[in-house]
Amino acid sequence: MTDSTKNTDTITRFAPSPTGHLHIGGARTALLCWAFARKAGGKFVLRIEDTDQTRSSESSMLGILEDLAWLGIEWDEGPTLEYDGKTLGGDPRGVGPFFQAQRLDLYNAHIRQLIEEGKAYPAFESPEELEARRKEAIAAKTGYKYNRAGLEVPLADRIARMDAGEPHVVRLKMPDEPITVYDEILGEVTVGPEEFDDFIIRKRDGFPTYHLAVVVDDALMGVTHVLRGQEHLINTPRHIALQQALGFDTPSYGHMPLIFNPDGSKMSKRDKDKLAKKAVKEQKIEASPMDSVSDEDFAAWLKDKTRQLASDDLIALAKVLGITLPEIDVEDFRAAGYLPGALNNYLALLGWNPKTKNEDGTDLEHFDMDYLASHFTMGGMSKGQSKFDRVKLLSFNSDAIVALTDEDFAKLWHQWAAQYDKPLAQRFDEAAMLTLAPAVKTRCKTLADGRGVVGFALMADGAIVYDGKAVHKALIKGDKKGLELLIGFKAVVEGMDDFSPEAIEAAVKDYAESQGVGMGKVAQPLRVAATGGAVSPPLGQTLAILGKKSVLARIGGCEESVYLMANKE
RNA sequence: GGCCCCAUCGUCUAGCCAGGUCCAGGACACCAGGUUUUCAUCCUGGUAACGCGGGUUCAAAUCCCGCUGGGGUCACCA
Repeated sequence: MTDSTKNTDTITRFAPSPTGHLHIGGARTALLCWAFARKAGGKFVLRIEDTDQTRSSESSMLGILEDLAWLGIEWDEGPTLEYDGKTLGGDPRGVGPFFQAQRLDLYNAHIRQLIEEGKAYPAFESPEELEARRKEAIAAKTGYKYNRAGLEVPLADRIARMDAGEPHVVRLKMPDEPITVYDEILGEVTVGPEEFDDFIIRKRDGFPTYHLAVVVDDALMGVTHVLRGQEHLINTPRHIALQQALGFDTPSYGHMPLIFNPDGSKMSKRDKDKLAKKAVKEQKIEASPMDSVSDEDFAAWLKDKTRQLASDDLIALAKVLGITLPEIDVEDFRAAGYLPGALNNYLALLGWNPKTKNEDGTDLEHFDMDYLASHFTMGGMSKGQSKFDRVKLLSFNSDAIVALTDEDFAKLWHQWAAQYDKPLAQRFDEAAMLTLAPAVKTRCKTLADGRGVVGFALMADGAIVYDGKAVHKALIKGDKKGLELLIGFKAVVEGMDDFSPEAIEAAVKDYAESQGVGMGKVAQPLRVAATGGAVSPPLGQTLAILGKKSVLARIGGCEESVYLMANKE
């Protein structure tokens, strides 16, 4: 066998099952596993748990790799991925492959060993038979437990029947004594033997179950520390029993608290589906509004709570409904314009605390990946479950955006738009976004919000809709009418050669002084004329981004609009 | 339901392990002011929590027990 278990370097792993997108909870697990390994100067391994043949897919796997890379959670060993000029993953120690479906021989060798040592045994009951017994037990209100009937068949017969190809599963003979988990986060947890039955380690289809695969792989890959969600706590005694049966060392465990929605419900991919169904019912939509989904399928989906729409269809539907789906997967947050740094920061802080003060006495909450990698400890983890607060995350993202240099902001914003908002990327190139940066940065909490800030510039000059209230207040009301000042300023614009934000600001200031009015008396009419409303970035930037021609056109359009309104009255 | 984990402002949390310096600190949100040509940013101030009941102790947010509440888990899923 291998001696990789003797490796004393710290090794952590993240082992997702490729059955969907990377969930935000999974991302936190990965992040903290990564941080723990970095802090210890060890290695972080990525392994793909694809033993469920019916649910695993390669596209899911690729998506997960991509999401991890985007977050900056770089794995040292595992499937390889080229990202941003770097190669992630690889197998320098020769402990791969990192796909469990490719490791069947390894699992089978260990299972065979257990059977021959009498520590595990084939069992031949059919799933239906067991299901029936389980139902009986539930009806009789007694707890169900496998009755070890498989053990009644003599060992030699069992092996002979198994080798002859008779359908069977393999079960581990659980020890008859309590098992204690020494958890780095929760402390000691002891569970009695009555809580466990002889669980299955190899399925009828010949694939190992999660329990067997995880124990064998962790041991063979030299994993020293297992950080995972608390839902696995009760599995740990099973894993310890398996390690003991196989003669493996038991790694250190740390079971992290789970993340929930603000209403206390479990954060799940279904949340998106649920919201969509609710909206469809509220809006009384009966026929499928999507080409890709037939009316029949749509009706069936609507009726069946357990049925879920494909991700792309859901996105299309949300657009039709005019609703925003809750972000659940890493990909959702990326599309919504979150920065990986802010997401990591928030995620790390949800359950972990650096317990450090800033110089001004406030708690340290904002930190980057380098900080995490050099300060993370399991002792800083809280034990209790926490709720995912999107508002606070939004605030973190907003802070991260403001902290960006204008150059970085323009770059990231343009990259984001190229992928998620093509019209925006076409209207503004990176250089234009750089001009916009100072104005947009403080006005958007996500990159996607940026569109709202510059929305006025995306409309055709003739398509501006003038807000009646704003027009009245800025242009019609008052002694010195805004409209007159606006028309007067038009001439100033016509004479301008330099149409930079600074030049515009200066021109507005001079003009206001010459007219003996405050800045606001000139600025607001201009703002309304240029954007249709009373709210926009600083005037210089607003006008500069439109350009002189467009500004003149809009002032003209505004005049007309005001006359029309006046005639109506 | 059995077993297991958990419990400080609305939310995330510091303080708890080594009881007094805590009529409980920070952040987000919220409210009120201020700066600003609009909005936003920014600045100042404010509201707001130790789940309940018993112990132990001179002294409990901190230690012990019970209750209540939340969560996990009881698959040939992971």
